[in-house]
Amino acid sequence: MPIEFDNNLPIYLQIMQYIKRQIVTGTLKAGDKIPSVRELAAELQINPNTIQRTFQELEREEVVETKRGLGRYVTSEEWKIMQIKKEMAGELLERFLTGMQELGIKEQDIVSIVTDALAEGSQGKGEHTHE
Amino acid sequence: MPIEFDNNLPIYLQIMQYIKRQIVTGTLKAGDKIPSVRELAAELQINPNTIQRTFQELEREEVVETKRGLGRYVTSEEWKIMQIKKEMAGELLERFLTGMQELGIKEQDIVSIVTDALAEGSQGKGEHTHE
Amino acid sequence: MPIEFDNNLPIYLQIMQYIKRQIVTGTLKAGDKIPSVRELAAELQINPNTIQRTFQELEREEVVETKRGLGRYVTSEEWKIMQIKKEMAGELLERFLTGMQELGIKEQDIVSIVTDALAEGSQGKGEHTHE
Amino acid sequence: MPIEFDNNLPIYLQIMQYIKRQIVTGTLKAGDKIPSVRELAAELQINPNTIQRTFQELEREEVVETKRGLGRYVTSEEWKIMQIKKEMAGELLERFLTGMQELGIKEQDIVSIVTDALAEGSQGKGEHTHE
DNA sequence: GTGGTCTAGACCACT
DNA sequence: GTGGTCTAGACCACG
Repeated sequence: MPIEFDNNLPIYLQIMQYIKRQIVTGTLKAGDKIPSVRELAAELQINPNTIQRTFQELEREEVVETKRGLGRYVTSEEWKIMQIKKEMAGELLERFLTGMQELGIKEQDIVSIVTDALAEGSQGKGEHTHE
Repeated sequence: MPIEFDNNLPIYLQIMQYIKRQIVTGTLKAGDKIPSVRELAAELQINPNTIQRTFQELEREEVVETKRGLGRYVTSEEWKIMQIKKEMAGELLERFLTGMQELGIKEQDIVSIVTDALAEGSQGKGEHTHE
Repeated sequence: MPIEFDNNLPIYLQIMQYIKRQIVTGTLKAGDKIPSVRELAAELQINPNTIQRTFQELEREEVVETKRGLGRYVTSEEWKIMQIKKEMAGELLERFLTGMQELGIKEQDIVSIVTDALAEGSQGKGEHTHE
Repeated sequence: MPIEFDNNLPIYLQIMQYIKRQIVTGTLKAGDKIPSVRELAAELQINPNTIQRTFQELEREEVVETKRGLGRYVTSEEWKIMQIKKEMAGELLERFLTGMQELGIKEQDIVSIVTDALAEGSQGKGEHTHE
């Protein structure tokens, strides 16, 4: 299941997010083995160099760890995963709030915009009550 | 008052956002003349070509219109400005919500995260209740 | 009745075409007096310098002639007007045909495209027989 | 085979047309790789920045797509190419017909002018009936 | 190797 | 004065 790539963002970052998302949502669990560079490269139809870089970055962030000769594994420290999740959520929140405030939107309006959007979205797709 | 530039994003995009923000928040109003390429270049200490590019993009988005030999002006169509504001807010919201959902965060939690952050933030600034 | 200006083309050229069109279609006849720079500038809301340039060019093309102290007049030589009309039509035709051939459209198709477009256009606007 | 440049039109636009023509006439096919900025710059003896701009515009029109680090490719969507061809032909036609009508030329005359011009032109090239 | 951005400095046409 | 284009040369990130 290859990813849809957005040409604006570097591919290696997109794959990073893809893997982090899998970890954070539990698709990949703490201590799990992750695919080898070659495997993932073949699966995603991507140059192995790019995958290599992805893993380097993930290691720098201590999300994955290499066991020499055995392969790469998701970090086994659960708290680390939680921390990553919080960081990612924090960044999203930060960007959203500062953005909205730069647009001069009032705090109360921000809340209602969010709730409205969620209310709308949680109804079925293509089944609007009033367009 | 020169802008703080973030090295990750192209300068011309940052200036674009800066100007769009001014328009959307009313600092620049519909029909106002905007600074000439050379003026803004001098003020921001940026090469005129870069400013030129900024303005070209703004024009393509119909945020700004050129009157030959006279200079550039904020679009005189108020509705266009409102539309832009909505677009910008919509994008922010979209990115935020899809991001949070990809992290596997439940809708109700999203709302409380937002309200909490706003509650915190509005105290903050020089008026700590408990640090 | 001010003209709608297209920002891509120099204003003075647009006014030139405007006047030539009037001459060629008989709205302005051979020998007619044409408005003064100041008049036309006021009427079209345009900088007099621009009008001045328009007239200079028209004079260079011998479409109008200046009588010192009296004003400017459409050339009194009818054949000249016919010639201009032919030139303008010729240019249009030339640009059209070379353009179509560069697109690789066959000659027979060009004819049918033109006849079709005219047939369509000559019916009432907004009253298509089959969309 | 360098292009002949017309000094009135910006070079980057002329190269755009040149490439679009190649695509529309099938010289460049859907999905084909197009020359790199540096290659084309060298071949046409043009500054790479100018070529860069050409390609940016083509991309904005979705005629061409960039694959990061790999190069640029003609859009792989055939229908897109057909659409572009129709647009280009439509613009030519539009400009021609409105121009002729502004000159006060009757519809029937327009058709005969076109057919005559084509008849003339198609003899010419090496096959004169009577010179 | 690819494209993307930026600077510096120049020339031009338009109003 | 205004914007628009072009050149020359440089640096960077990506694959």
